[in-house]
Amino acid sequence: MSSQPPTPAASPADFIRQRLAADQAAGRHGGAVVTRFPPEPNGYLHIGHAKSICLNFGVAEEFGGRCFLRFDDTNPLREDETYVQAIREDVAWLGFDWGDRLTHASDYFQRLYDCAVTLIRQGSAYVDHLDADQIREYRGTLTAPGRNSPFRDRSVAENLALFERMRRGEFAEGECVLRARIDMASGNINLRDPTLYRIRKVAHQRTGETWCIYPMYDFAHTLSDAFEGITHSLCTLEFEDHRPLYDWLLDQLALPHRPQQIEFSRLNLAFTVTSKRKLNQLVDKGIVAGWDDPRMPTLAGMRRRGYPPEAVREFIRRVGVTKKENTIEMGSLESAVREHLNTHAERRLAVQRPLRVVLENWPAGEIETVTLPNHPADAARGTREVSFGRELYIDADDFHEDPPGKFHRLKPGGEVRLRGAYIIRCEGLERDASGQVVVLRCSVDLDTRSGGSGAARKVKGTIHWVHADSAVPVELRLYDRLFSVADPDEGGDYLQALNPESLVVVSDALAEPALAELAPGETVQLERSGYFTRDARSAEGALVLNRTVSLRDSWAKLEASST
RNA sequence: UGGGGUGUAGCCAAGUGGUAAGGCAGCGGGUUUUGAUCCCGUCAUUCGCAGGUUCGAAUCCUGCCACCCCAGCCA
Repeated sequence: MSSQPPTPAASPADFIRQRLAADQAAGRHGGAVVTRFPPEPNGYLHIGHAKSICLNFGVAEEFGGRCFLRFDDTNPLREDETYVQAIREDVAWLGFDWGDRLTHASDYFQRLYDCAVTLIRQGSAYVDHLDADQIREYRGTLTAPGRNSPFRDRSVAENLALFERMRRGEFAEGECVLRARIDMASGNINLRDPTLYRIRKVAHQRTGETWCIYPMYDFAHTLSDAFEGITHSLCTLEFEDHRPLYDWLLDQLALPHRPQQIEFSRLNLAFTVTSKRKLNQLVDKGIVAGWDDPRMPTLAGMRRRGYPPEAVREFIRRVGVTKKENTIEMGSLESAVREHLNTHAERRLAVQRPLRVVLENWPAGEIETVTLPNHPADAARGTREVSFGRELYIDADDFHEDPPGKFHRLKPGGEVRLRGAYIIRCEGLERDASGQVVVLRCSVDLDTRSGGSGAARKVKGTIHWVHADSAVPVELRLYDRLFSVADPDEGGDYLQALNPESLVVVSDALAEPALAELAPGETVQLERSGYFTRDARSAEGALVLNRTVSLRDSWAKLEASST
């Protein structure tokens, strides 16, 4: 081969990857890279989680390391094992494999307890009988230091005995907690004797009644990282000021591994919300049809919408990883989706608002077959056959009685090509009682059949169509952004910012017959319209297509700017 | 009068003292039987602001400004 293969400029590594590379080069952690994605099983994963998943699993792949899928299940009040299954599906859908590294923080409850005892023995933790309100009071404020709890100086023996009694269930919920003994005057509130264990007399989804004391996030998370030999604990910015506590715990307990926490900014998407609480509310209030409603920024929603996982990963790659607050435009996500679908989705024809067309010079009863390519740029995708005859339907948008300038579609006396078939001319029209145009009387130029002798004749526009005899009814669900403003929280109440047109159902569209064979979850491009996925949740026989994303539409832009 | 962070184009983002990558969006043009795709071109005399150091500063120093996070027995 004489020609040089193109070497695409590798995208520069983000600050985390640079740091991993430096650590590896310096032989830190024995050159290992071990990460983890630690969701709490209390909700569905969304686009923000995708960033974390891609980072943690991606970096493990790139550096020859491993990544754990660890469920952070330390609060039995809010968590449920049913979320575990959904989360596993979502991570797998995105294309990542945790192998045998699926763990739960609850796997470590005994070791965690042992570590707590060690802390107590060292005088670094104590049982506090202040109640929640008092603890808050004693904690001080952002600008004023806290005060020591009167129970702070209990003896090691007393603390050991008390903690043992906590474990045995001898205290009521809220009666006491185990706290780290650090510094009530610290400027960092996380260091003002944070709570390590609280009493919860409820069954845990995995450990049942074994425990009635449960570890708090900082304690369980830090130590789980250490237990699993995590080298780099990647988390979002809001945990930045927890890092001193993370390090304090590691300092106190001489564990074989010492992970380091590195923080990055979370992903925010314009025109949407990604807090579990708000997403939950959208579902509970029936504003959307569920967690997997195609308008939801959840992975389940995007999957049902037809977003290819490869496109989501590409989008995440483009967005990068930094410590800067950011709000990514929807267009960036949609661009990645279109890019993937443009090369992977086969083309089909369907008409959204059918307008009847009668070809006056086409013999009644005569039916031809036209052959359409499945992909304009990839002959290997093959072709399909569609019938063609005297009565057709075109999209109402493709006809204009008195069109604005530069309108390339059909108008009275005008010509247009029917995709893959003939050039037709509009000779006349019929109206209903209300004056609405209901039938277009057209003539067809028989020489211009695609592939035929006169096919080269140029006309301004090409439009899509379906044959009246063979078209199949289809329901199209046109999805748009859920909110009508870029920042739904801006005005205080995000529910006021909902986009009333986030879903438009077109129930009387007509499609070429091949669409009836589309498999659930499969995506095609409806030419000149957009990419559509067959809804996977609709009844067996129902032909329901979810619009994944529209095609770019420079005509719409032109039209909008001229008005 | 607390602590921790962040400021490079409309949105992201490289850049680590040698004269502002790339992507998305936009704009102009070409190809096109999808107003799609594709292709070409264009888009920061300037890096939050003001001083300073230096032959040379987005990069170093000083001061200031703006924005974000933290007071759960949530994660």
